[in-house]
Amino acid sequence: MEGRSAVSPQQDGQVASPRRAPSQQRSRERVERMLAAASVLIAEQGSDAMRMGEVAERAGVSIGSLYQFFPDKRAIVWALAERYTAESQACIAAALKDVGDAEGLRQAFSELVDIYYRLFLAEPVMRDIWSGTQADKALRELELADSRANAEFLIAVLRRLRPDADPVALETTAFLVWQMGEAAMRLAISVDREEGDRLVAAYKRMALRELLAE
Amino acid sequence: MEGRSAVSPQQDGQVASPRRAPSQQRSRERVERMLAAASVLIAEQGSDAMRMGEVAERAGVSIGSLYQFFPDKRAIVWALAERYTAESQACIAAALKDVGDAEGLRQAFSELVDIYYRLFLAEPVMRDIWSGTQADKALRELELADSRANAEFLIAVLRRLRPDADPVALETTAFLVWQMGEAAMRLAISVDREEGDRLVAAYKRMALRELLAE
DNA sequence: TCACAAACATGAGAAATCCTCACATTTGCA
DNA sequence: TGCAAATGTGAGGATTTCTCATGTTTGTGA
Repeated sequence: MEGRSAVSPQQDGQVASPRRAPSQQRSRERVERMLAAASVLIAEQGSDAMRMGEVAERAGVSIGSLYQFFPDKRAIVWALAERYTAESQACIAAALKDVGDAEGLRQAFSELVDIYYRLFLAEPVMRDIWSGTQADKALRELELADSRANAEFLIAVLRRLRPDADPVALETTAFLVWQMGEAAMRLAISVDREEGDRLVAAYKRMALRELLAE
Repeated sequence: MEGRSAVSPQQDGQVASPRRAPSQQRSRERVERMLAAASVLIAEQGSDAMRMGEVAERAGVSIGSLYQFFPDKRAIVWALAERYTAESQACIAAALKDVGDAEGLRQAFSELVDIYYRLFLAEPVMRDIWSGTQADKALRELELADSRANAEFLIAVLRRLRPDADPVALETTAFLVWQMGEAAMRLAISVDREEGDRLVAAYKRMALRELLAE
């Protein structure tokens, strides 16, 4: 999980200018310090507000050194994200490795979700990196308000169809179903059309099962 | 849906400097042109690459006029997003208004999802605004790859538990369940803790039902 | 041990972009 | 018609990312 090669994500098909991978002990330590500094700053103010100069200063290196190992600002965020995903993947693989029956899956999955949830709650950096809808708070709030409003329409229907159900549970279900729908759409449009169609169909089935037959 | 007040989202508790709402016919038309120009540019290159100078030029106004009605760059994106949500909310309300029974819900919901899906596919601006995980392509790809890798572990388990199920369906289910989990987490951490816990629990139930008893 | 190439370090400043502001023009109204 | 409010303008201030010419350190082969 350590010592992976120099970071160089790309964007828009533009290949980021190549950067050197640290080969000496000294520079490897410095790169660690840079990432640690970035991590602190992201936790404090978000990756958008993180300034390259501040990262360099906090890491005790010059701005030039920063750019020696990271082609641009996003590369730093990307490097941190990559570590998190690598760590969590290992964790997930371990948890699911020895599942043998349905009950085992139920337990393993449940624990996994709890771990992920706690991780998200505890790690501001993860929260920032995967925060969806940009780091833009105004947009995120608009999206949330929209989801709630839309869920409200669903709740009204559900209350009519199942007047004896727990209102709070209905609300939770409707909100979740709606938000997941948006996630499913986003996923569907970022894969090829055929798989996208399958995913949307699967979501529909899943959501309706939940809405109708709780 | 037209003629709403001047746009001023805020960020980080910082109140964006107030901007005038267009009160004359002339300026209302100009604001429309600004939004139209922004829309074109976002569709072409994404909101991140959109330049304020370009928006002004394309709208045939000066950069100063742009800032007369929008406090900053994000406000333009926000204004477009707000229109989309208002439109889709009206559409959703209409579709769910007269649902009377389970079959009606099934139909209405199914149609709604189709409409949304087509909208996402057809509207690059919507895609860009709600693209999740920032406009950063590298991050989005990392997230996708991560989700696929994680789904793979789930698929392995499912194949063992249900060897006679359709492999493609299993893959779709696992991928979707995983991606929705991340969506559920993001949602859970952006509401208060109590509701977050409920949402995570509901997701767990939903996912397990899907994974175990398809 | 020494010389030398490759790796590493530095920070002034080039380039790009957002946004402001002082001033000019137009509009609506008494 | 005259005036205040609304609107329009664009040069340039402020900020930030990233480059590059130059200097320093490290490892290595003779």
